[in-house]
Amino acid sequence: MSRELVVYNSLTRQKEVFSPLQDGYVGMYVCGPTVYSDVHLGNCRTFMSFDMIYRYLMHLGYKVRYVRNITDVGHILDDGEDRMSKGARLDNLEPMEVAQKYTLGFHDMMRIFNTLSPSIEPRATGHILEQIEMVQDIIDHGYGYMKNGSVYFDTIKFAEKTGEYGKLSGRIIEELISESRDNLKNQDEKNHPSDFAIWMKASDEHIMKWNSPWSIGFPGWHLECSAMSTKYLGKQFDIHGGGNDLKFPHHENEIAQNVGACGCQPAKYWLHTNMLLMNGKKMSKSDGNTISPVELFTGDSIHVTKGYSPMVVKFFMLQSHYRSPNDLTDEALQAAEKGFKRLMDGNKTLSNLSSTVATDGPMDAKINAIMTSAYADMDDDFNTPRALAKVFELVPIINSLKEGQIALSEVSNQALDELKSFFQTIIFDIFGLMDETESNAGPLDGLMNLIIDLRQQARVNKDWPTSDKIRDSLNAINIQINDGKEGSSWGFK
RNA sequence: GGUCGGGUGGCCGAGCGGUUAGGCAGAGGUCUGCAAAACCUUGUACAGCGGUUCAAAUCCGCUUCCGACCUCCA
Repeated sequence: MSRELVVYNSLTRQKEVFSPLQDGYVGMYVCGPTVYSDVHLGNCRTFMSFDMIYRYLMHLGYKVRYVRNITDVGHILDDGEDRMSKGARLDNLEPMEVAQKYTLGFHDMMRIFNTLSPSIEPRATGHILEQIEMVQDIIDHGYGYMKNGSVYFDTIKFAEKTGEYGKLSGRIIEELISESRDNLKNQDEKNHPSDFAIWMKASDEHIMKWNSPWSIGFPGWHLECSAMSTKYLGKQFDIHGGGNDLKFPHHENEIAQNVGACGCQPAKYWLHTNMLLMNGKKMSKSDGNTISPVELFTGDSIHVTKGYSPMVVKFFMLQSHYRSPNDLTDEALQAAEKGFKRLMDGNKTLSNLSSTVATDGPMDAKINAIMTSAYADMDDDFNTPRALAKVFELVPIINSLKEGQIALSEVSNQALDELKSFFQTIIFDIFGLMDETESNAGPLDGLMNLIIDLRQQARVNKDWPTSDKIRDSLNAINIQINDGKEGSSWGFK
């Protein structure tokens, strides 16, 4: 923790020096998925961003408790039906069966993208009691009111008394208040349009419901995060994260609930990731502008000319900043694929390099400077695209060292070792990338060596038809023969 | 309509007052039996118009285009 980390705080709309509430420890809460359908690619970007942030905080030496919830109840549809039970009705399954299915699918996808598991992954349905207690706290503090068994949060009263409402999302309280005169009539039970349910009375046919002091019902859809973050991280913690589109109303209401129940701001730093776009537009199922992770991997989609591996997709996302929109296009993915391969090849080349001098190579300082600046980029609000650019500045140096444009005596073994561990740390430990081309061990490798051997004999005999036939036939099945100075090697295209 | 955030080279994408961003594509070269691959080198940009400044892609104003949120959304 010798370096200074700066993060952009959505709450204050500026970059701030990161300083945790408790020295050496970080509590981070990230809004997780609602498990009523397959994970959306956009979700994946958010979770990969926070995975990188989690990894980087740990790299800095913090002990991090990372809490990411699973929402398996609480989201209310326009027609008042709980989202989970709607999914259940469509699939003709038990609600928890639906939740289980998509939770497992979500976990699989997170594993495929090589993200670390959170420290705690609480479920909303496992915390009904905590949510009920919080509703009671809110009522006790005068910010909740009951209507026919449901409990609503009084945003106007809260705004007037605390001045806290609308801070995060930039809503204007006066506007909310003036709205009340015009819109009062068409409100069902709410006193004001901006009020929101913290406990909903369930209709008879509603499947997911629990007993409470107010009615048999279910918790409001912002409540779980307030209750669970408080339970596992305390009334106040360091980082609260989520997608940009959750700022309002979800996060705004979450703050209202926490302040309303505990009297204090829950999180010190609010971090929001920006949206993943496709072909310049937000991904949306309704207008067909969407692609699932699996379709992206297999290439089974009109939006893509071929499949891209999970690590290529991840690399692609790391090339843009988490707070910027990221535009997914086939062309950009192709570029990422090649760039990623170049990076992996560079790393492999590096691992085989060794110098002729132990210390004080003439180029050591230059290499060290680049490595240092890459970390400085990470310290500046987790700027992965810039840090990645720095890594790419090192690649030509590595290649030149191998190819001889730069003499091996230029860089000392000491610097080389540092460089090797730098690559390991930043690419794999922090970015969370993996080399997918590794380990061709087993019979395939032996087979390929035999074939390369046979071809080499043909080449020695200047039997070009044979050697070209071997090369072209392999090429047709996506195996690339690379003829180099020191013999041939092979790899998948 | 309201509130934010943007428009950077052929594409993606950093930078946000003076430095080469970086990746891909393009061009030139090295290697090679030929090729592919790989590697090295490299050109091209800051939506428009004003203004501030010694200096602006970077600050201010206007114009124009785009996106997000305002309803479930990562």
